[in-house]
Amino acid sequence: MTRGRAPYRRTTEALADLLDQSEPGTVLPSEPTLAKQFGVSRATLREAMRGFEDRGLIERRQGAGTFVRPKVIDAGLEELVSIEMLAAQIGLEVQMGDLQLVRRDRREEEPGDVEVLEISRVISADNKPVALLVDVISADLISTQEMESNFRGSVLDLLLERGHPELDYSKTDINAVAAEPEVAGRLGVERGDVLLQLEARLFDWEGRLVDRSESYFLPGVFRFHVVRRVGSGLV
Amino acid sequence: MTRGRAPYRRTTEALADLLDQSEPGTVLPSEPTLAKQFGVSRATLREAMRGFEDRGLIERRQGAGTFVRPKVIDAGLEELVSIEMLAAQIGLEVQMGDLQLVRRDRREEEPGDVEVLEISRVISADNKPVALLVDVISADLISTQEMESNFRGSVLDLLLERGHPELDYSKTDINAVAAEPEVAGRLGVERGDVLLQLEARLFDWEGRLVDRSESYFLPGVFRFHVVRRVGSGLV
DNA sequence: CAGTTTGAGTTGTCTGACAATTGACCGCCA
DNA sequence: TGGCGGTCAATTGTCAGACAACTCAAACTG
Repeated sequence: MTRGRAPYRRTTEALADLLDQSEPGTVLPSEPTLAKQFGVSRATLREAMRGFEDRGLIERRQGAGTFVRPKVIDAGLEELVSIEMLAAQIGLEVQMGDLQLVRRDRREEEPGDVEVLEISRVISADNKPVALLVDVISADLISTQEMESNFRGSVLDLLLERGHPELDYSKTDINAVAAEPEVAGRLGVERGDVLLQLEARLFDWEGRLVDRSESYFLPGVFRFHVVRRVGSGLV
Repeated sequence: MTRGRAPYRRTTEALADLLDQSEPGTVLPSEPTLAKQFGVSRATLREAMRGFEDRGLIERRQGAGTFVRPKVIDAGLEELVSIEMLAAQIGLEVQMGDLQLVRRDRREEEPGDVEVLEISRVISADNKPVALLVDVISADLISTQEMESNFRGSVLDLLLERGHPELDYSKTDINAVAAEPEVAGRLGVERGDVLLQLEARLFDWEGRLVDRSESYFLPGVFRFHVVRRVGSGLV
């Protein structure tokens, strides 16, 4: 176990690994044992375990032990990852095309102060369009040359890589829409065809709106899902 | 503060209340103070706070204090609540109509052993249909008379109220679909119109499939969203 | 006045302890 | 023999207290 400074972080990672290798239904080593094994105190270990319990990954029974619960959480919508990453996870190869960059004045409900960059492109798999992505981001945040040298299809990945601004979460609205003419044209479908639309607002750690994006997906290629837990009732 | 036995639970609830009343950006009382106020040890308090920190509701800075982060989590998809509850939360009054009960043999991918109950109904707001809900549940789990006396539109609420089986989570797929003839007919829309479809499988604490439901929503009435957090990276 | 030091206050982690609960083991008795 | 109840070690739940690491502002110094 790495002995660097960050006991809680280390512990969650070690626990995640351990659970990854454990069959559902099996019993974990006792807390004192695990704490010693991870090189942290029982208090720190328990903080980490509580998190896993809240997510339904383990079940703890006083007097009996800690049990590994059946696996469920494969990559759902709850973690913020780019479409490209998501595709990679399921072994799908995608290409970016039809990239359009527009620098224009900021509108209502959009990030930034004065000027924004509107980045739109079509994602294809097997040379057939599967998604249209449109990002609007403050022009201060991204230079044209950075776009040219580093952009490989995902604004999210680009921002995450360079680490600034510090991204926190995205609030994503889910809709079903009929394809409007322009969208239909770029995706190669009929006007009025059914599309799944995700409308996301991405915030940084200070709560500032960083990016506003609209994504249109052809039904069937990507499957999005959410794991919904019965009322922890918090907030 | 209630002094019953369940310190951790009590603490999360007290914290949720406290955060509810706190303005974003303000500093919470120190941990020793809060622990005393809630009547629990600092260790227990910290277990609870860690959960709120992981959800991005508070930010803790060593040496400085604990700060209330900007509010975001209004009713998203991550908590499993019935459509009726969701409607009530946003102050929308809905009615159930066009109830159809069918008892038939179980099919592949459906819950139960032999026979299932298929419960379908239309949810309306202002006398206009807004959603079609179809649940399939093992016939063992729900008697016809229980349906007649207790069913008020939500299978989920009915199961939650009686407390058995112990529900845990639901895995919900999200799709955009074109209305098929039967669905279109019951919702009073044209065949081929755009609908948002949620396809949910509800599991109990033992990991058994309890209910399988399909929901069709007219766009615009309900807004579904998800809060997606940047990689905690766990599991 | 600028820069430095000090110190009180806060979160991060650890140690050791005890209470509550579980489940297997063992002896007793019908 | 077979059931029954008590015993007891193991495990999780919670607690109290301590110290380390860090922050920030006030006091101090040149």
